[in-house]
Amino acid sequence: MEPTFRSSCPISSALDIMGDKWTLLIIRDMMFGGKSTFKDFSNAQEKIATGILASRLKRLVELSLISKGTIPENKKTVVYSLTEKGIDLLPIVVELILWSDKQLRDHVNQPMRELAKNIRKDKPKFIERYTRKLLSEISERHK
Amino acid sequence: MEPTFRSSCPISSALDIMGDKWTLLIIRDMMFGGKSTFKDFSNAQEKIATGILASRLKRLVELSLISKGTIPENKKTVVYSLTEKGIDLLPIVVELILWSDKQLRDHVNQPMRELAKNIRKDKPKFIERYTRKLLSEISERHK
DNA sequence: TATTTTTACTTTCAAAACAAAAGTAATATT
DNA sequence: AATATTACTTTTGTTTTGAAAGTAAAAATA
Repeated sequence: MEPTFRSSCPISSALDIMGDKWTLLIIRDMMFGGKSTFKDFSNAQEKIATGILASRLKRLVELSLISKGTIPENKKTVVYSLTEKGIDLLPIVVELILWSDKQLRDHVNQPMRELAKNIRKDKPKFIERYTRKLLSEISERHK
Repeated sequence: MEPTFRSSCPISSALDIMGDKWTLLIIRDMMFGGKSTFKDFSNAQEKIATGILASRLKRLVELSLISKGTIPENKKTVVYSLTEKGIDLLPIVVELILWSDKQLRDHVNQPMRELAKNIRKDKPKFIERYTRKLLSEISERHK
């Protein structure tokens, strides 16, 4: 599934996909919070409504930014995981963190400020390592 | 003016500010399109409605991501320009470009693909140079 | 100088998206 | 067997959006 792109500008197209208040928060929770189930996401501190959560998860799956699966030991639990396309969002998320850390610093919580500080020590290295970590997590699952 | 932040997470807070389909497009047009007037923005290829444009410009000014001014030779024309806080969005915009160039490549227009290629040659250098360029443009204006 | 055009909006209104709450069906736990 | 949990869907009211038309002041043109 493709969204209807407003134009062929890459910025505009990226926003057609992630230009809302919730999509990247779900990605955040998968990247940094180890979250993977509907319940996990619905417990996020920002209190996403279940209807919106369901629609976003569906869309993310359709866009192949995440995939939907099950676990062998439990038939009820649905697990979502990042795809490579989703993991590739890491640099964007990182820049959002850095911008907020710099421009809204008084408002950002301390653990996240620490993370930002860490990222700044060597940004390319951080991205590379963390990407590898996320990729290894999904390749684990396919064994 | 501050938006009402949903949490103290920097990602969430960044999205409280720029998590919509239009805000970063206005920034884009200022950064890469040399646009500065209401009419300029309203001519964008994505066809923003004037009501939404007006509300976004107002919000961006309140948030100090852009500033509102006039020019000496004309009393009617209102010119908007990026502030440092707004210029600092460049790395985010750059990562949006790179993500789309990689993940939506068939859809992205050629000039933008060229830009992406260029950025990739040396990303930190590009950001540094382009930031300096944008900063010099605004310091020009204050002479 | 009078008229037209332009600029920067505001207003209106229907449609779409969102938020909060409650409901449901299948599965899992006690 | 009864209860609880998970992953949603549905409903309903509110907010936001999008398209279009309208307005006031300034500027360009006749």
